[in-house]
Formats: sequence, C-alpha cells, structure tokens
Amino acid sequence: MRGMAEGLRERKKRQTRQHISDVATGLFLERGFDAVTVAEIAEAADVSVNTVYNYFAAKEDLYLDRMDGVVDRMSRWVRGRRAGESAAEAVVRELRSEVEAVSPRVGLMDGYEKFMKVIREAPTLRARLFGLQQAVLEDLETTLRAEAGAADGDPMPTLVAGQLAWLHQTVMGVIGRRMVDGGKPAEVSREVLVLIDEMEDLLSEKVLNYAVRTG
Amino acid sequence: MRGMAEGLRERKKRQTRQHISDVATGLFLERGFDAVTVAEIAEAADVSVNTVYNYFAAKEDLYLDRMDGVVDRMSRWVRGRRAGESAAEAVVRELRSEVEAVSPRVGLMDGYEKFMKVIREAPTLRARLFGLQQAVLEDLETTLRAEAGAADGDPMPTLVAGQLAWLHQTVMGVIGRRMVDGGKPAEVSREVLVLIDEMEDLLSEKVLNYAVRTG
DNA sequence: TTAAAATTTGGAGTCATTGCAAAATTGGGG
DNA sequence: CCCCAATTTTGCAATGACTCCAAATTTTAA
Repeated sequence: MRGMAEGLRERKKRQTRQHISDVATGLFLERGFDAVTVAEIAEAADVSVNTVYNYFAAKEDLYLDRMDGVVDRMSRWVRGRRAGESAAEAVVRELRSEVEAVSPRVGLMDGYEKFMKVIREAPTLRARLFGLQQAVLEDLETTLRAEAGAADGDPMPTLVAGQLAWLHQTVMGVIGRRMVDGGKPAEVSREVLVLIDEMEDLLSEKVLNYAVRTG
Repeated sequence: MRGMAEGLRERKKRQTRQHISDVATGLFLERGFDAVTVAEIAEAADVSVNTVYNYFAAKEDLYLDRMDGVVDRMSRWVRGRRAGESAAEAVVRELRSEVEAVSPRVGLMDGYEKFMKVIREAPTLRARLFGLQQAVLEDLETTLRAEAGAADGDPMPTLVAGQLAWLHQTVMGVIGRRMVDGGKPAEVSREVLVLIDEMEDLLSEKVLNYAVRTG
C-alpha cells in the first residue's frame, strides 16, 4: 500500500476533521466563541475531547480553519502576475477582481457579518486574526524577496510587502466593518471598489513598478 | 477625604503594582514566558495569586505593561504637530528624532533583544503585540478623523492612519529584528535612519499633506 | 478609638490543554 | 474468515490560567 493513493483512511480523517469543524462553527455562530466549551463540541460531534485535539491544536483553530488559503493568497497573486506586470499591479488587479465578483473569498457573502461578529466578541479569536495578518505580511515579504531576486539585506521587499499588506488588510477590514454594519454584499462591493481606486492612487511609483515580470 | 489628592493609598497601590510587574518581568527574562507560572510570580512577589489578578487582567499584561504609552504615541505626535505641519510630517519627524536620539522608547537600548526574545518565543505574547499594533492603528484613525474634521463616512483618515501605522510598525519591526540579531543600538539607529528616508519617499503627497495644522 | 471602605487572601470551581497508556478500529495478508 | 500491525480513538489524571465568593486584614477619616 505504500506510495498508493492513500484512499479510505485518509478520506475518513478528512471527513472527521471537517465534521468536527462544522459542528464547532455551528455552535460558535449560535452562541458565541466563549460560551461553547470544547467538551460540548466533542459531544455534539460524537467524538472524545482528545479526538478534537488530535485534529486541532487549539480551540481557535476550530473556527479559523476556514481562513486557510488567505495567508498565501497574495503570494499566489504575485507569483501569478502577468508578463510586464508588477507585483503590486497584480495584487490590485486580483483584489479588484474579487471585489467586483462579490466573492465570498473576500467576505462578500450573506452571513459574513455573523462570522465576523463571533470574532469581534472573542479577544482570543481577534488576536488570532491579527496573527494571520502578520503571517500574510511575512509570507508576502518572502515571496517578494524571491521573485525580485533581492539580497538579504535589501529592505525593499519589506517595504513593498508592507504596502501591499496595507492594501489587503484595509480592504478586508472595511469589508468586515461594512458587513457587520448591515451592508449587503453588492452594496459593499461597489463601495470598496471606489476605495481600492483611492488606495491605488496612494501607492508610490516605486511600489507600483517593483518586481515586474520580464518576458 | 473625597476629592483629595488621594495620597498614601494610591501610592502604595502603584508601588505594589510596579513591584509585581518587576518581579514577573525579571522571571520572564530569566526563564521565558511559559516556563513561569503565575503562582511562582505571586510567591516571588510575596503576594497571593489573587492579588496578582487584582492588578493585572492576564498573565501577558505582567510583561507588556511597560508598552503602555506606545498605543497613543502617534496620536500624541499628531496632536502636537507644528503650525504648517501635516500629520505625516509630524510623525516622520518625531520618529526620526527618537531613532536619532537612540531612544529606549523605540527599543534602541541594551537588553531590548532579550525583551523581544521572550515575546518571540511565546505565541500568546506575540498575539498581544499584534493586538497593540491594531490598537495603535485604531487610535490614530480616531485622532486623524478628529484633527482633520473628517466626516464619518470619509475613508481618508483610515487610509492615512494605515500608511502611518505602516511606517511605525515597519520601523519598530526592523529595530526589533536587528536588535535580536545582535545589533548595537547605535548601529541600528544609523541603519534605521536610512530606512526612514526610504519610507518617506514612498509616501504619497496626499498622505504627506493630510491634516496640515493651520495657523 | 472606631466603623466604614478598600485590599488581600484562601479556597473551590471551570475550562483549555497536555501526556500517557489502554482499547478500539482499520487495512492487508494468509 | 481470521490475525497482525499500524493507526486512531478514548479515558484518566494532571497542570495552569482565570473567576467567584466570602472571610480576614489593613487603611482611612472622623
């Protein structure tokens, strides 16, 4: 069986993990993060508390699991930039595209306000979210350094990553606030597109021309 | 006694608080954040565990207490900007001044690397630090909105605050890293002054001219 | 000196998280 | 169909942060 497609067992694990996460998320959305104990989640998911911890390192991961993919999203955008396009241009283009498409990936969906509300009300979840932002920044800096072939001491990747992370965080932050304030996805989308224009206008030429793909 | 200068009692409380914080910080620096229990701190400080919690909401606060004053520092700089000076200009000037002076307020001091090392190695402390950054941003946004007399829906205070927070965070981050890497305060100061020049160069005119003090 | 106000403390309890070893489950031969 | 070995699940005990509460203890002002 070695080297095989690793079928049943793996599939089952993935399902169990997903099941626990789903049950937990449902409870959190219903009653808030702190009001639900891990023991309750385990019982509701029909597994032992230890099994929950087999799959998730901490209670917060049960909720923020669905945010995976956000961390390296900007890096993927940068790596996928078109010929003649800079890192910043690619990020702005992709971000605009997601917002224009009213994509759930940027929080433009019904129910997102409930999701954010749970985070807002739980300090430990909020802290985790900040940690994610930091992870995005660090991931992007690494990618930029590699893509631009910059030396280790060169500060430009740090600065450009900072500017792009600012763009991303601000957009995600405004979307979150507007959705919590009761905005409809389509409305918020329109509003944020204007915001992106304004932000693009604040980006330096040096940033906009960094790491242009040659070829 | 009401309305009085509130002397002895207040002083004693401040002293107790400071004493607990000092003892805790000493232990953390020696053995790391997670390796020290609150019970140990209480014993070393010669108080009960409950007294520790009377003064500090959480274990992390025992260490990060000394960071108070950082949160509204940029707001103070902005409010103190000179006639004809914009918010951004004031922040850059003050920041440059702190770095030039090799000020401990920005981490340019012997021992800062040990302080940062403890934070780096404790996820919960790191999370708290990110929370502080967020607090800086929010505080600054509020101040900018007030100082510029901007309307509630106006996004400019958000954007300018984001740019200035980027400046501040990047500088503090680089200082932290360089100090942990063994840099001497004076060395790091010189290096960071160059960085500030580069960052200033990336700021948009719109940002540099926002909230100019008239008079 | 004394009574009210504030502070400190002890103790019990909740909950997240970890470590460990026993028990149950699974997949693949035989 | 049965058994072995690997993997997963589970029960149990323990640690440590944090909260609640009511009983001491200390401090202050009259």
